[in-house]
Amino acid sequence: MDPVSSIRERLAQALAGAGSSVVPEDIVLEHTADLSHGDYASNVALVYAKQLGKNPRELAEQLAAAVRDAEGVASVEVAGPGFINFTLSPEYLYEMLEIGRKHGEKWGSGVGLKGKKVIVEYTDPNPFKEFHIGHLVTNAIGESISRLFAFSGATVKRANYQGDVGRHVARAIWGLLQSGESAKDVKALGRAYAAGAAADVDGSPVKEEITAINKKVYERSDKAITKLYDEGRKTSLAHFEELYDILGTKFDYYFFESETGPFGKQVVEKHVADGVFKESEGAIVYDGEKKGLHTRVFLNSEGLPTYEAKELGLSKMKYDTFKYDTSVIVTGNEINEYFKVLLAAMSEVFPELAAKTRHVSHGMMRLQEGKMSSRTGNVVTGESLIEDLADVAKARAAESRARDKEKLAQDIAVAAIKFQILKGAMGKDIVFNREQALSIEGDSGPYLQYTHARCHAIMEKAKEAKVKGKFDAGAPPSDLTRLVYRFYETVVRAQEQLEPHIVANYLIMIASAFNSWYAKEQILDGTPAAAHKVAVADITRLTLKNGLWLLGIPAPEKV
RNA sequence: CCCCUCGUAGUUCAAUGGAUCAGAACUGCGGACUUCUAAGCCGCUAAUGUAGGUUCGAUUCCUACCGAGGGGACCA
Repeated sequence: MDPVSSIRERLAQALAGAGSSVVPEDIVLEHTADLSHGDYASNVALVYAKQLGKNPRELAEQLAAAVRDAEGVASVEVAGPGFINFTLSPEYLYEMLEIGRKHGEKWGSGVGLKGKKVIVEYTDPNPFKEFHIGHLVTNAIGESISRLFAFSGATVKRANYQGDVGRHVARAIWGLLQSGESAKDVKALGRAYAAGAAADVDGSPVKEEITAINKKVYERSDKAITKLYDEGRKTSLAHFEELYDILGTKFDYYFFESETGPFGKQVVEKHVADGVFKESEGAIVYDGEKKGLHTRVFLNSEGLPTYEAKELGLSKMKYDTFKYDTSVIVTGNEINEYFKVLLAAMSEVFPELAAKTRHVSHGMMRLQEGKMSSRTGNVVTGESLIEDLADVAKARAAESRARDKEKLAQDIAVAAIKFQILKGAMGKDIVFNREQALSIEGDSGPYLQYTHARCHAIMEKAKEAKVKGKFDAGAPPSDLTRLVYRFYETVVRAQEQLEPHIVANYLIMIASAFNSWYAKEQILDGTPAAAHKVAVADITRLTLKNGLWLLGIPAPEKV
């Protein structure tokens, strides 16, 4: 039995003896904030003291006495107002870490979600428009959440949902017709969209031209427009693939609005008769007021499906493709209110699917100069940001030990961007500070990569010196080893809360502890103690490697 | 006017209701090392929007106010 279960069980028994009944799972046992307080701490004495009419410290002492023989625990102490602190035995700690070293890339993974099928939808860029840094945010988060699920044993499918029809497409085509540029050129597409969007304003004759183009796109009635559409779509999608490759994402399924639209419309129409949706002012709406939300249009007065109808259809299309147990959808938080209405409608139309759906929304990435907009051209594209960062990294990469310096510069760029996105809790806006993003020092992705490479270098040197790593139970556990031990439990928490930043911050703690240790400790010192230190470096290396993988950040062996 | 988020050092972020230190990083100043990667290490200064409430204990939960962002039927 593991220490956590063992401690909980004994505490529950002891509490029962004292006159309070609790199930072991409800006992709070957490990692200590301060390692001087031990490895785990429980507040049960504080919680139940009043109910039992006892002094908290007194109760704590009484409970502590009953759990001293818990599995893997070396000492139990009462501290502060009545906390019970547990310190793991070196034998247990090192045994776990030794197992971890053997598990290699599996270190930190679990089987808690074995057999579960999860589909994660994210990124969702629109063909004919720029892939901007907002898409980078969704991509980084979605990819990390996918990996957290996979690491917990689930079967994960990645889905991308792209808007290949709609007014934005017509705008871009209008722009192409004006400029005469090729639809096979990604940059020309971006310019064409910006031109079309700028011209598409009330009162302008262009507005009607674009509406007409939009109609022709749907109907495929105009040969020239259809050709531009097909070429442009293909160009955009191919371009996105290049970016996914750099970002380390491989999608299993692609869904398009051209498919979800018609299907979503069917679904909505089918549920007008049973009263889920109703006609109002020429449109088909869902009355969200009855659930404390607001009413939203699902089919507009021209009979065209809105985002809500499409997303409704999409939920079923996904399920028909992959019988998921959980469907995670990652989007920006500006659609939070719509999504609540959508989920309310879904709970009536597809109740079993609504129950499996989890919406994860992230804050907007904003520039310090103001809101980004692809309409005005005030947009930072994903690729330009990666390129800028890679340029900065190149100078460093030039003097590195890596063989492929171009690749290294790119890996560093991806790490810098992704870490900036993933280090904060979800939901809050991410202020995009160019200078800070370009910085590769401090709490950053490159810092983690650097530390990982350092660990790797030690392992290579150890191999040359023929020193094999082995933990020595006689060596008092350092802060570093005690933190590394928490990896698995940290991953579980991040997965349950769908919060990659828990892993990101944990890794910074690990890297920081390692670097402090590294600075004052000679690892390959030629003494018998070297074996233990090599083992510590090795498990640190694996923790950083697997942790970076969870964040979707490349972990080169040499930087 | 209503609904939803969110207000933590100068800046960007932490803190599953906890522990007389609310942690980092960046910036600034100052150090150490003829040692395995100095993108590193060590030190100093600095913060919970305001007012109440619940609790043994509040950055965290509740109420009001102030401030920022998003939404409030045919774009997402």
